[in-house]
Amino acid sequence: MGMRIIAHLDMDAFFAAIEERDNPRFKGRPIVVGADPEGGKGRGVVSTANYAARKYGIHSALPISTAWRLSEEAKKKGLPPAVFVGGHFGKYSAVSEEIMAILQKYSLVVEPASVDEAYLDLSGAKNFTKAEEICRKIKEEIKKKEKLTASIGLGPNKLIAKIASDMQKPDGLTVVLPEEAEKFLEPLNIRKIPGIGPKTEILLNKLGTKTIKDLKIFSLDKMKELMGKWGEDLHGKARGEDDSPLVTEWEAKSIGEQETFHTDSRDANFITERLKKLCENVIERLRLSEFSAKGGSAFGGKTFRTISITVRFSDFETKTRAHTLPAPANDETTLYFESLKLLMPFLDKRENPLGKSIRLIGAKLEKLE
DNA sequence: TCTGGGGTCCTAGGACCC
DNA sequence: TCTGGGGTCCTAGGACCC
Repeated sequence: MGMRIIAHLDMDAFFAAIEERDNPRFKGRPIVVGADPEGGKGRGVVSTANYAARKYGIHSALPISTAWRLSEEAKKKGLPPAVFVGGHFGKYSAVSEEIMAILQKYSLVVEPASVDEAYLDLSGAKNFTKAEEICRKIKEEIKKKEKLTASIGLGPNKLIAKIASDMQKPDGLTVVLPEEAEKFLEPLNIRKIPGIGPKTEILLNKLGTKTIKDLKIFSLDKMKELMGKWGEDLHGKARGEDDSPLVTEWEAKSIGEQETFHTDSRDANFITERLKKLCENVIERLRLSEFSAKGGSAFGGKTFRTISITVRFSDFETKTRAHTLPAPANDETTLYFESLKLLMPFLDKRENPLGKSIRLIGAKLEKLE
């Protein structure tokens, strides 16, 4: 394989930007898409905050109750309070599909990495100057057709493209030439590398590692010793190396749903009713997935062989239990029966000797065929 | 501050088989 | 008595991503 030219496109504050676009009265205001704040008592988190809301310290994954407080504090200072929106996820995925369709016109190799991100292989452009020009056109077309902005990173592989797309948000375009890649990474915090999260950051910080340059002092063997297989990958990534291919086709390996209760519960009737509802929804999604799956539908559709449940107690302790069937199944009765069998011990002394109340339950199908 | 919901991938131990 | 080696499947938990 010769030199690759890879772009990573990342929509700016995607959900919040769509809400702002479609609700003229939100124009210019801080917007928070996420759970119902319930006047500061809500249990969920922020899904997306637009840039105006970020000025108040509101960001993705922040507890919605904290976001509410930050908005109230801003209000006291005479600033506009945030608009809290529940989210219209059907609409967001429809917009996502339109954007993916635009990208397909510029490259045959597109990997939709999430609802608001995609990788494109632009190697066909032959050089970075021409690839950069294509990226400008993509940004313009998205702006014109969707009234939304995107940030793009262009680099010799997915790793560099992804990190570059984040450098000049919003509405950015960042190009990193292959010969610049290693120097581009060096001053960056290790957290910029996808896959290094809070835990790995703490581990590496303890070893005196803050920047990607620092990371390079560890040999391949040392990285392996510290972090196993992932460490070996990371050794290459710190040097800007990444030969992972774009994945254009994708099939779900699991389908699951979980629910955090409005208030924690010990009520077996209530909890089993909610489990039933989760099972219904999950089976419905299994059925729907047949239409999109390539290998599916013609002969009888999708099946599952493993059922797993999740229980989270009020103290956030989280347990999972799984059961694999001797033969594949596809029906709600089997799912509900088996998941109930897995759940029951959590409703009595067997798996809940302290009688803790339950915060969340989930049901999931695995080993899909 | 008090922690959603949808996923993926990895690890480690035990069972089981040849 | 002193205990192989490899492979696969299953389960539970954890880190991480958007």
